[in-house]
Amino acid sequence: MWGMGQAGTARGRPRTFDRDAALAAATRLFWERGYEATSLNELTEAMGIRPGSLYAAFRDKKALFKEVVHAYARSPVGAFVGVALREEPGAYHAFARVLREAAAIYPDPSHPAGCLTISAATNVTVQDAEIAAFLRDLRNANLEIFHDRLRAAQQGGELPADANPRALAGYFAAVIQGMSQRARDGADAAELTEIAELALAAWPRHEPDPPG
Amino acid sequence: MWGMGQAGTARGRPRTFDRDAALAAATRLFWERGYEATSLNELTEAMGIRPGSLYAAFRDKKALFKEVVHAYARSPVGAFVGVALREEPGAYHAFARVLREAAAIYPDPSHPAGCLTISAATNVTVQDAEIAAFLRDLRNANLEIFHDRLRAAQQGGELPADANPRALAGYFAAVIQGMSQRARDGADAAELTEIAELALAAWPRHEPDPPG
DNA sequence: CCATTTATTGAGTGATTGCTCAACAAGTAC
DNA sequence: GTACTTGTTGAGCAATCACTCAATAAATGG
Repeated sequence: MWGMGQAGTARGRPRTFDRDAALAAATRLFWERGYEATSLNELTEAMGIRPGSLYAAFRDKKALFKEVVHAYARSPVGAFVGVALREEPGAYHAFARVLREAAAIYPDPSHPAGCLTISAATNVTVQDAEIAAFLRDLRNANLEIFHDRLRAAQQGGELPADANPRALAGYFAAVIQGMSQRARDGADAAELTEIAELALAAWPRHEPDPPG
Repeated sequence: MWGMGQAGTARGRPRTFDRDAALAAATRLFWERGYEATSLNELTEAMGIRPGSLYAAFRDKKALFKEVVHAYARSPVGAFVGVALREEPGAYHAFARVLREAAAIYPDPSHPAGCLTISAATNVTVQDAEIAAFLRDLRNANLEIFHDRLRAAQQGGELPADANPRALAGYFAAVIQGMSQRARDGADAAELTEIAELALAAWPRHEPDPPG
């Protein structure tokens, strides 16, 4: 039974480097510069290995990048959106938490600015269009998660009947993507928090009966 | 007196291609794929010229790109923000027009999706960091224009005294950048218009006196 | 005509790209 | 020990990158 981690028999020469540490180094590079702007030379140097080892352990530059994205999506920094939507019972408080945490995480100097998924493959050659499509699908999947949550909120009475869950999902997705970009352009946590609070002002309230 | 266009004496062999048309072709490519992902091979093919002609007419890939950006900033598609802020007397209506026009322009199929300035140099090699900085400065300059307009609006009484012009400027900048990204991810004019309308709901109103 | 100036052409520059491979190293299975 | 399996190494692959240049072409000035 192979592929089960440390269990079973480990045959052949053991790996001489820490696979997770190497993946983390690659993550940092891809996050900072994006997919294509990161060369194999930079990758191997940052990971402390030679090209042969990289290809033996990760198969491809593309496969390495996809593994980086999947690991990122499971890390606290990359998974905060899903966690907040899952943990917060109220829809408004869920999205408020998402925006406020984004404002704190995106400019955090302990890692590259912004969101890896949003900014790592915006400019890409035709031959690497697959990578761009991969991230675009991921972003649009996140949009659907927003939409589902907001539709449920409307059915639960948390959103007025005349609110538009799909439009609201697109709005929050756009704001979050914009916050990521602003963080990459140098915006700090204070500025992003103010943006988050303003964005929350768009949350649809039940209108009082018009006078007259 | 040289550099005056068709006036004066035109010595030497005349150019055999339309410089503006070539610039437009380059613009479309850079707009679609970004700075680094666009190769000189693609550029010369799209512009219908050989490398020598490109370097004689535009000096550099970098210089060509900067000229593309400057031409874009003067075109109706790239200048709509400045025009709206200049023409609309009311601050709210000015920003409303900016957002609504962005919703119409960004997904327009007659040109690549989104804003060239926002998306043409997000992923860039270290050696081309100058290009990334060039566009970042441009974006941050736009932020300052927003800020100035909103500060003036507050002094003119269009914004309540407790509103924060700087935060509001960052908010609108983030929304617009997010709308550009959403357009690149496939959002149509209808979806972007709904995003624009929701974004406008964050405009600070003078609060009524709290009851009690 | 000739001199001058500018543009175009096609071949080709060195550097870098992602990637491969034969040789060797280091482990387990028996 | 031998056989087998897997990892590392260093050299080097073809392709592409942005870019250059001598030769030639096409205009004006005299």
